Amino acid sequence: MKTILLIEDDADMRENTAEMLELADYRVLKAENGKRGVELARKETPDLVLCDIMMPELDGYGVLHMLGRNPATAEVPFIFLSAKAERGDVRKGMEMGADDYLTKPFEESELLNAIEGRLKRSELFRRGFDHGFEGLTKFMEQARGLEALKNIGRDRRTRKAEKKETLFHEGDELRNIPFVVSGKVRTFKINSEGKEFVTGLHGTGDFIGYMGLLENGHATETAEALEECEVALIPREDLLALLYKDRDVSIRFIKMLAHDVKEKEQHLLQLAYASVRQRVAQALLRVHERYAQEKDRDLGVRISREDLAAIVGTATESLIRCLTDLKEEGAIETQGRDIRIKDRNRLEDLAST
Amino acid sequence: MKTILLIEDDADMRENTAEMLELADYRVLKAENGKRGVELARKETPDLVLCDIMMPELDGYGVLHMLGRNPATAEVPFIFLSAKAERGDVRKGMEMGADDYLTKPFEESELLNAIEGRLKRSELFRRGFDHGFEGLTKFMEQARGLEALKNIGRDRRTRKAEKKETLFHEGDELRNIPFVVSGKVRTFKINSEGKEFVTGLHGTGDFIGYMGLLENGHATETAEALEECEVALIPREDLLALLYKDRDVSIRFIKMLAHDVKEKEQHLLQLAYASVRQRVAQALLRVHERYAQEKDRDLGVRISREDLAAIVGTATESLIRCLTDLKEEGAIETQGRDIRIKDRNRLEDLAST
DNA sequence: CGACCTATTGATCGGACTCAAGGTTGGTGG
DNA sequence: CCACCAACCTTGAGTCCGATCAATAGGTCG
Repeated sequence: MKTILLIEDDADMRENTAEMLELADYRVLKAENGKRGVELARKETPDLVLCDIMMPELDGYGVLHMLGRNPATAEVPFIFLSAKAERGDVRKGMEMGADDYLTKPFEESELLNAIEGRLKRSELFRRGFDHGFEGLTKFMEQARGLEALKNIGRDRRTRKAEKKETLFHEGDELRNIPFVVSGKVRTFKINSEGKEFVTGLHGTGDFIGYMGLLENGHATETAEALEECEVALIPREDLLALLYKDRDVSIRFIKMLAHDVKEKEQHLLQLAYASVRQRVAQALLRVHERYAQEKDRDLGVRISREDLAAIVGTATESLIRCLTDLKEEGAIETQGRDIRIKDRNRLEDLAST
Repeated sequence: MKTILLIEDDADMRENTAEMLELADYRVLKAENGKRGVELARKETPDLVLCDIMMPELDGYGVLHMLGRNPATAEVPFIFLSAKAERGDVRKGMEMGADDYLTKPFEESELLNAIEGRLKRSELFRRGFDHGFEGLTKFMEQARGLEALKNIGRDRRTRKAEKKETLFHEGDELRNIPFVVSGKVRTFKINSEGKEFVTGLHGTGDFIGYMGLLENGHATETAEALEECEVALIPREDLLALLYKDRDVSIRFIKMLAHDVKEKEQHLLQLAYASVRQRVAQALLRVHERYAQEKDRDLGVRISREDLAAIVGTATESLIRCLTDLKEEGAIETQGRDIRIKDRNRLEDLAST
């Protein structure tokens, strides 16, 4: 059961509203002024806060400010209740970070709609945060319920891409963002001598190249299908509109990007000082993490030696020598192009050294 | 002069409002329905759109949707005008990405306040985007006018840090985010063999370590003063609240992070395949970019060879040998610990090869 | 089944790391 | 103010990792 904190100084109003909420099967915490409200919020961490603006002791803005300063309560949805006369103040409240407002007197349906909408959104938001970086669309899928996302899912044009086909080149203007429906895609950069370095591996449910989209609309890397793929092309305006207009999506994005930066930094450290052997171990783990079949996880991954070398950032021959060593040590097994991890611990040891 | 697009089907209302705006010295484009409004918006790209909800041909939501799909108009502030009876609809509008709403009838002051607030914000937003990544606070400074930021500027506790003093270690919980008031700071990671790799150089006006803050509240790197510094400690709640609650700040952040990811990818490519010589050239340029005195730009930068080596990601001795070569070739000059660039072009050539 | 691509192994070479030793610089305390 | 110490810079020699070139074996696809 969801808990709602109701902060309202007028006793009638408070009891009335509380009753409506309880009938709708919410647990209601009642506070008669802002100070008490903040105390309750800190102690109980409600799922949502309804708060009057004009109050003795500590007014609605004060409450919002206090809750915003504490990480535990900062993300709790906050809805203002305001009398008609305070219309100008509501705007101030929204600017301070309230999520919504209701003008008194309000209908029961109006109240419940606002609450439900916010709770749904907030839950989505929180759940999304637990997942890792790469599956933006796992989030997107969950979000399907959101009005804002409906349009993106609809009228998708999908197309096939053959193995080795290039989806876009570095420097291309990205009018559409590819979204991988099935298959595997790698993104890479090419240095002035023509050597490739793989910057990302993507699978079902990933968007590709949005980084460049955010930078200046041009791709910062080249994307190529590793096998036959099905991709949907999402008009960039749709993605941008979603990102710009929806706060929850923005914040989710920030976390994802921050995570990505952190990973890249880790990678830099590795590349700077680790031997090819260590980097190979690391790369094997990463590739398996990303592409291993879920059902039969150690069944192996099929990847060309050249591609793997580009992930590690070394010459193909060096990579192969290293694989041979690992094979002899019993850490991995190969069958033609497939590579299977036999001793994960061993690889992890190597990678972290 | 700012241009405002007013979309309103009621002729009286339209003329009245337009008059108010013209008196306040705005240029006003008038449209009598949504379809005409979208056309005008595309042709003229106004600075702000005022739009009624209920209209023939294409209603307010439609207009918002159409404008949102076009990059040129997506970022134009959008304010709904709604009759009282449409109160429920307003919420829908805000969810679709409108920036504000006004309930008819409105006061002149109410209208002008809403418009001015939005314009100011939007300009700030756009200006901020042109700058590079590192000076988050250049943005912050410009933003000083924003209500939301007032509190961050105020009651700063600042403290001195001595040369070589550690501001925080990798893994520390970051309760306060250091903000560099004066001096230079480097951030670095340490690998398992104790070698350091510099991930960032920071100077006046930079926040440090916010990446970790976004990830899980723990620092992902170590920060150390390169010289005597003055730092302000910003409570992380303040920064997070700002980030979470203010859409413009969120989006700005996204762009910054995307830029950072791009740079790190570039760096990875370099590190993977470029020789020490090339990387040294690159690092010299970067360090000068970041720390050279503005007044006398080629006066040189003072940095220990060890630190520079950690930036390049090589051994101190290798770095020194490389510096010696560059000196002999006339690309740089050294005086004790200072390094001065003599031939920038030459270095750039080297770096890009 | 044959042409072509990819994987593997060998031999060689060079760049960069390590260890070692001597020269400079800068700061501190008498 | 000067001497001395410690930290830092610089150079040399030796070694090793990994890149390159070359040649062969193994798979794959038309």
